[in-house]
Amino acid sequence: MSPEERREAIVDAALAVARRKGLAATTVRDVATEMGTSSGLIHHYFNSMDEVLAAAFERVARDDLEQTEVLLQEIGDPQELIRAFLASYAPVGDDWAFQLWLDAWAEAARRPVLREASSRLNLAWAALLERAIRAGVADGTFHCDDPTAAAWRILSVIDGLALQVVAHRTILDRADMLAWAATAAERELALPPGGLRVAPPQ
Amino acid sequence: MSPEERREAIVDAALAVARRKGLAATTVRDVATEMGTSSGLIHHYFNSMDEVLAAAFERVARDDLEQTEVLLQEIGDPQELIRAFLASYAPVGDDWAFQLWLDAWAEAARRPVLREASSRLNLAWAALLERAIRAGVADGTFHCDDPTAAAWRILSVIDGLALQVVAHRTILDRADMLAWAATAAERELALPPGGLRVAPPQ
DNA sequence: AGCGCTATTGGACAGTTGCGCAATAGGTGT
DNA sequence: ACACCTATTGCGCAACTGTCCAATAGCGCT
Repeated sequence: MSPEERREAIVDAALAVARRKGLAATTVRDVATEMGTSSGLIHHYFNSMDEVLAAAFERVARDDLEQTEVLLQEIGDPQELIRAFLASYAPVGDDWAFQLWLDAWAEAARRPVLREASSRLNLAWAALLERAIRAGVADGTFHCDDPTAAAWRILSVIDGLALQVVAHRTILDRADMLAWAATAAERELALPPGGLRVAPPQ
Repeated sequence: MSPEERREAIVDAALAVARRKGLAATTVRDVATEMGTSSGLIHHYFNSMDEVLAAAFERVARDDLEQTEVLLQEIGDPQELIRAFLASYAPVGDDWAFQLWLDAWAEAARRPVLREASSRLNLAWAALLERAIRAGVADGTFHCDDPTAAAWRILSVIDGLALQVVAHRTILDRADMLAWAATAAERELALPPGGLRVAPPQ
């Protein structure tokens, strides 16, 4: 197994454990057992457990981001682009990726490497949304004084609503979350009500 | 010391430690040392450390809520009321209470007792805000089609922005967070821009 | 075949954790 | 003064943590 493959395998195993027990409760020995190897091997490829967890989180978050970037590149119409962004960012089906974000945000205070990764990726998501907004403002579809602020507000309202759905399960409806996030985005971009309605998941 | 006082004292001590080290890193021995007693005493009043931590979280969240409820009762003007709500909810000064919420949200998925508490308190915060909105709509200060949705959106945008400030430290400015949350609320309630501007913390 | 290098092992280490338990102190009611 | 009861002690237990390291296995090159 090549060094690169081994690192990937470790990250895979760490994610499998984190999915079950949570990022904060994932230990070196858990990961080793999951891989079927010894625990010492992990420290041969990573300097600290903090790095393993950061790499695991980063993999999920970055994959999602890149996937969304590709998706958005194929869309020309700014309005359709924001709609796709909403549908893609909001947790649908499996909440697991969003639970990882929750874990990362909470652990960021205690794990510097994880904080750096989470911070960087969150910033990248905001930047992606901001670019989409600027494109729409440039061609006159949207009206918005401060695209940076608008991007952070839209992102935040989705994060806040999704958080309620994932953490508290029954407190909010999934369909409500999507509809409400769309409404917030419509206001930010001066679109008519319903202009960003996202089809509810079947 | 009566049993009830002792339980309170334990929760107090747990919070003092959690403020320094975080809720997740608070141990039985820490709490005992903080109180100046033995560690065995804690298990005489609580069945498990989990219960201590859940009680500690609940105390902070509930106290904050009740304090805000009292504060808002003394305010008649709806606009001033929302302004006070924003200033009171958003983390100002130390981030400690909000970090507690982050920990609770992340752990909610895996700890039913904590999820119940966090869920109940979050719902109460939303209901408090919704009542304030309805009061403003009734006297014509605000215009808003769906006060429930508006309350959740305002709450969510504050949560989402505060999360960035607390978890990532430098990614967003505190003043930006407050100003942006105020802007979002102004839009939701059809107030003129600047109508909810909150004085930045000195 | 033999050399060298790295992947991998498995356990040691020093620390920590939550929890339980026998012993004791201290106060209350009789 | 005595008995009773609970609050409180302080230590021990077993399990777990991240990290490190000497020993070994095994593959690839000469």
